Amino acid sequence: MPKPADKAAGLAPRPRAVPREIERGAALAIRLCAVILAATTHEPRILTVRFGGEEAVEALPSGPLEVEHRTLELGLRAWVERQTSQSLGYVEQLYTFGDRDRLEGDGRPARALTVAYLALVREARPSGSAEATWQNWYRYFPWEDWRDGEPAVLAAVLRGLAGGARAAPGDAERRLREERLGLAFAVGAGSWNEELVLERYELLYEAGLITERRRDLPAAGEVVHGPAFGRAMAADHRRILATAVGRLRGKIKYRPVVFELMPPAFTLLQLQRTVEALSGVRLHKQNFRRLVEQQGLVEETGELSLDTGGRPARLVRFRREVLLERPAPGVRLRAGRRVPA
Amino acid sequence: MPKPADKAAGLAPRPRAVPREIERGAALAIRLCAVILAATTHEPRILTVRFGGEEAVEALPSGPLEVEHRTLELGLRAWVERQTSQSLGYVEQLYTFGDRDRLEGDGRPARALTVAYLALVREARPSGSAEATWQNWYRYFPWEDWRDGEPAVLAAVLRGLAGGARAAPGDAERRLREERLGLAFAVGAGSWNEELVLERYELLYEAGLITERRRDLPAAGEVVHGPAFGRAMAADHRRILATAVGRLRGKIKYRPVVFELMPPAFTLLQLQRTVEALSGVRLHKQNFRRLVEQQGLVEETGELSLDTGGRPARLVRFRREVLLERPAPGVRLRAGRRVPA
DNA sequence: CACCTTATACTCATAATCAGCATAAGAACA
DNA sequence: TGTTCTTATGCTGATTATGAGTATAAGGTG
Repeated sequence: MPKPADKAAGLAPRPRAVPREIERGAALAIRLCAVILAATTHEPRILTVRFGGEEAVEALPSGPLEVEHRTLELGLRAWVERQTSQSLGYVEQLYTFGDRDRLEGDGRPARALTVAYLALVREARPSGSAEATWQNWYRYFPWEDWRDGEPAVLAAVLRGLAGGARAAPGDAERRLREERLGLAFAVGAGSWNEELVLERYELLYEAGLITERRRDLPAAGEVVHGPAFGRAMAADHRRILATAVGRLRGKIKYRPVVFELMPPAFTLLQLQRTVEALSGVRLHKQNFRRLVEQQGLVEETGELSLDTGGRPARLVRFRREVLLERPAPGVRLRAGRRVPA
Repeated sequence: MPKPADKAAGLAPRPRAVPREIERGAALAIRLCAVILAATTHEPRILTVRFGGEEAVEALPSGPLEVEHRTLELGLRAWVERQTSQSLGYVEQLYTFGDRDRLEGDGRPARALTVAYLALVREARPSGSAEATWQNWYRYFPWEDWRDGEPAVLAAVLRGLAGGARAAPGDAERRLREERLGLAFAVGAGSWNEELVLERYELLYEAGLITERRRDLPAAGEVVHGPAFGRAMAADHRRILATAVGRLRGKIKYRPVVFELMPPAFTLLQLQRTVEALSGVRLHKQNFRRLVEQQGLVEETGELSLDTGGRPARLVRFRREVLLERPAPGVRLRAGRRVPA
């Protein structure tokens, strides 16, 4: 229905795209946060900073959005460069976190809106203003590394989770939690789904098995004792990291993003080891090469690598043209591709 | 390296998780924005609002984040409910837009941080405070509907784009643009990839073939004349919509999200028509049913639908258990599954 | 040289996919 | 009361992808 009264003021040269009513609202600072991943010598790595010296906990490179930043991504790049001297190549937006009940560093609850990004880089020699170091990301999620069979912590994790599920308030809530548990950890039927990194982290968090939960929400009722799993990070950075790892594990299957982590020339086994490091599972060697080659993901360099320990391997490089040919080029690794270590 | 001077103040009971230095930064208002999709009678629909009466352009439901909102998603739900009386079921975060050079409604450049969400709903009877109406989303992207063969506008769109590509500054820039064009519109080799909605929209936008570009960036050099394609929306809402449609088109393939749009019981053809409406392509009927049935996505209700026009069809319902069984249940539609209309 | 290593080629059974044809079961209409 | 339209559903045969092997090649080391 037309509302002619609206035109009374008649000042704007063209109709307002956004009404005045939605322009008010709480103003707050925005934080930009980077999960910077690499893979060197078969280990998945993440770039962390420590602002407060040795005793401080590890954090992701991050900083506030400033007026000079033309785009969010440029602001992020500036902060990372400043804090770690690492320049970023591939960058994609990950998620925006903004729950009000998150705790600030000094303990008071506050809204902090964090726009998190995922970055993939090749090299790994940080030396910024903050103390920046590369860490194997399975330090934070030891239950996620299945490359050498079932991880050692898993049994203890599952014991802790089972206790938490039993203690759930209400019958429906208990059944729901058990279902989530079965899905995320493949207890009962189903097999391990390597993409559910965030789901698993959140289950542990809710069950009080994560240090951050005890640290940031001490007043949250049922304080759980017993072990807490994985190394803690600052604020909710471990949750952000879990989001990033899950996203990456999904993405390598349908986009050729692994190559952002590889050197210009590499062997097929190096590529396989990298994929395995990221996904946390072992792959069948012959089928992996067939997949990579018949998809046209790589091309010959003509050179050989002699430091294989056995027969020399062909060195290949990423074939950029595949982006134009295939709709979803990636390193698919279906469920149940596990191979004994 | 430890910095003992840091502990001088000694007020915080535990080490600060986030250093003080990153707490300053520009404060600004956050906008929450919802792309609400439905599918009724074989048409893909989106819920739009008009704040300024008839002559105003269509907009997505949106409003500022307020202090009362405990989470971003709850804030979004509150705004949508207020503006459209539509309560949301399935909601997922889409993307956070925050370029500084976006224009506000009154013409001055400003930073507006918009957290956009994708929502899928079943019913479609809006009556909120703003004038809310359902629209077929192909009004905004007429080149995206390939259900009845090549869309009529496509030839004109490609003519316009080809002109823009020729006019690109520099040789490398021109080649890059041509490559993007070939990828997004399947000119030359390759076939139509229905997920590249955003890529196509941005190509048109950059080529000046989109009303918003001429409206919001009048000073941006080469003003293009000639046709502008698709219906315009407020601010950058059409870009947000393109992001949402692309995301949904990808997601239906590996997650059972279509069922969020279906009534409790439906026929297999209704399901197929919905998938086709979303993806914009026709599917092979027999293979579609086999896929859906052998994946265990649906189960019998025992009832029949008589209003098919032909032989009555079985009514089925979504089988929730599939979420526990399959790692990636979804309605896969590989490339080249096209069928003449 | 035997024997370790890793690389690479090839095979084979099974499962999924693509594109059809054939038949079933209702409504509309002569 | 057929005839003809519609849509639903069952089934087949060719092709391709996947999973899990075996066999052989080609470098090292003792």
